[in-house]
Amino acid sequence: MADRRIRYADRGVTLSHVAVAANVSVQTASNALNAPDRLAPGTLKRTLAAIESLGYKPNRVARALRNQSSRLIAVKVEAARSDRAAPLLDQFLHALSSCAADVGFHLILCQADDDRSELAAYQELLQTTAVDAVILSSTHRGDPRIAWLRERGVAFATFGRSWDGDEDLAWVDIDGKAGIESVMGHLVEQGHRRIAFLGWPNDSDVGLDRKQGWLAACRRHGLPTQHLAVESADDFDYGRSAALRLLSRQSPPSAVVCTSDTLALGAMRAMSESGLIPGVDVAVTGFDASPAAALTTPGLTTVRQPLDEVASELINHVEAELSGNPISPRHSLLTPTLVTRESTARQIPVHLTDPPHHRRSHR
Amino acid sequence: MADRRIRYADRGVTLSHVAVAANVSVQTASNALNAPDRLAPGTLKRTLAAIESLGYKPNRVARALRNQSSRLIAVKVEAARSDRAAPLLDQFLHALSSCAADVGFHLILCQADDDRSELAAYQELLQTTAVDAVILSSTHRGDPRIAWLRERGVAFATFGRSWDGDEDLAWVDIDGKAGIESVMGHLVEQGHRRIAFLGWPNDSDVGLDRKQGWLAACRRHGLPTQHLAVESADDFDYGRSAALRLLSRQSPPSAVVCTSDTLALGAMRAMSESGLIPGVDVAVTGFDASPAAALTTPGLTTVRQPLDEVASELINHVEAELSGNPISPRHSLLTPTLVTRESTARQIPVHLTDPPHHRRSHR
DNA sequence: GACAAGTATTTTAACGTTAATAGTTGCAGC
DNA sequence: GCTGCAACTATTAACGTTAAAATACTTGTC
Repeated sequence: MADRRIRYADRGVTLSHVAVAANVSVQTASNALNAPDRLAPGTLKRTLAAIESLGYKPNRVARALRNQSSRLIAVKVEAARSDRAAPLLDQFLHALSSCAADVGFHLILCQADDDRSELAAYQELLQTTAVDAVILSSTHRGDPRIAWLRERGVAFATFGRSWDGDEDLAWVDIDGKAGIESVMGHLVEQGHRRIAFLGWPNDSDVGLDRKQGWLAACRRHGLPTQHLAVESADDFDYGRSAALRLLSRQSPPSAVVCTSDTLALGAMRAMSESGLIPGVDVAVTGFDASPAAALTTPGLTTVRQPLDEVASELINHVEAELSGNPISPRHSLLTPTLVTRESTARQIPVHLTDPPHHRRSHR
Repeated sequence: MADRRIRYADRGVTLSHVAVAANVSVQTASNALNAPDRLAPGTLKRTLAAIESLGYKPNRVARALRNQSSRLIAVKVEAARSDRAAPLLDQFLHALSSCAADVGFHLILCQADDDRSELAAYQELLQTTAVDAVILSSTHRGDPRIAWLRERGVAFATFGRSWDGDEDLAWVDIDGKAGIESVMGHLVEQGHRRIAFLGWPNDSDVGLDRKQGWLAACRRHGLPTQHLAVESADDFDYGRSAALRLLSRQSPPSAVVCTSDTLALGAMRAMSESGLIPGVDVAVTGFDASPAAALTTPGLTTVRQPLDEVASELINHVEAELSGNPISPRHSLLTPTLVTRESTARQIPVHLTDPPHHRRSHR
């Protein structure tokens, strides 16, 4: 019990210790850090030396109480679903945390299963001065969270654009259209002409954005689109069955472009089951550059989001907002990069346009 | 600028507002929440009603300053490596965060690339009362972090056992040996006799623990082990080449048990390249139940760690420690569960013991 | 040598909470 | 009616910091 009361090494060092050591007042010690120009050179030097030798670190909590600002940023963590490929969250959190640390912020996690409970969590954290700002992910049309945070004057930035044309929102997003267009460019270069699109249902704005990339590329290169687009929720099994539908068409595609790695991996499963070898008989591509895409066989061609950049811009936004001089431009659309792997390795001979032949189905 | 000064809805509600509303002193209002038995029934009711109607929430920061306890727990996030399959972190963080919330704690992330900078980060957070406790992951032999936290009397618990026989450490870990043994049981049932082990180098205690499972099962079932164990760092490409070595042996194994999903996925790649179909010609298993294992084709048989349980026990430990009555037993070894998928689907006919034949190598 | 005009430093008060203690009230007992 | 004692409630002080106001100390000027 007794040792439970022991204080952490330098935990007890406060400004008043520094003040005594440097023979100045507490306020002067404080000024040495916060307004050094107010001190006479000699005093400053003496005080800083005391701070240094005592290992003084300002108490975050006291500072937070006094300044009404905790330098903590709330981020939501979602339950990872095992039927989805993309825990970008991992990398994203690391990047965010790292950028935050650079400007003296820390991340505090909050956990919620829907928009409403997410707001309740923010409410609690904000109301109790526990956090200064919020980072939102996966914004959607008519997102109640945005309105809610706005209303309360909370500093926040979103990973995901404003789908309601809110020009003043601080957002960072990935240009999904451009990402898919680069995938399409790569496939066309490999000689593909019938390129299918396996995407999310039309109620997803992110999904539509990516689909625009497919449509635009098809238009530009004069490729067919009819009967080549299918929809599926972002789920491995749904992706698999949607891909089976595509592959059983009269004139099946030679490549399938997918809105996510999850769907692409489902499509690869469908191909295997149809006796087709992904990357040889049919090309497949995903989106997100999840670990699964790199480690599956054949490796999945996909699109990598520049998460470090996203994180850094988000932190810049909230930091600027909190210090009172918001950044312009309010948003940036970052271009993801194509990652080519074996799933699109095979070059299609120019004279070949007929559908791939079905091979023996194993098992 | 002006609207930047607006306060969040109920942010301004403090105990003194409650006190005025209920016509009691501030301290009585505080007691209504912290020591309700001290109030006369009427006063209590009146005060609670005021708290309710004003939407008062105690200010975490003020409370932290007064109580010298922030109810924040530090957790480290590592940079996710794209050549590794297992960002369990994602699920783990969610589980932790959720359990923490149940007892009024929140998680604060800190980010560090080695043990030393990790300690520096804790140092800073502890010293400034920013956190009350720490959750450590991936402990290793002679872990400096454990000694460091001990020394300072910090409350902490570890995901990963005490490898130095420290009986008093509060840890939760996964029984890797048992996990691999259940994999082995499954493979033996399928008729496998020559089962190889693709594991981490011997300097990893976690790796050795899992390897023990293989050795024990081989002994129990009278299976050969000679020339059947190879080592590789936890990396897809290393796993791939180690598996190639195994497969090119004179009498190759009919199954490859791996220490991680990453290695198993590397092994699957190696099999494909050798013209072997995983799950048909050679069985493969992994460990961790990462998303990639579920989504690759064929699906990878693996071992799932009960992360929810791990999280809950860890939080219980630190919570108990902070409130002064540490939990006994100090540690628990949780048994992971086998997840069978197509990579071990094929039953080996009893009379067959000869090595799998090499099929045509595609591409 | 007195006095304005700075500059350097200290004092005061406050952020919101709560443990410890002090104070008030009502009521039984002498 | 006064004392003693519950049973409540209020006051004080402190957690560590910092903005603002107050004070002390320089320096320069005539």
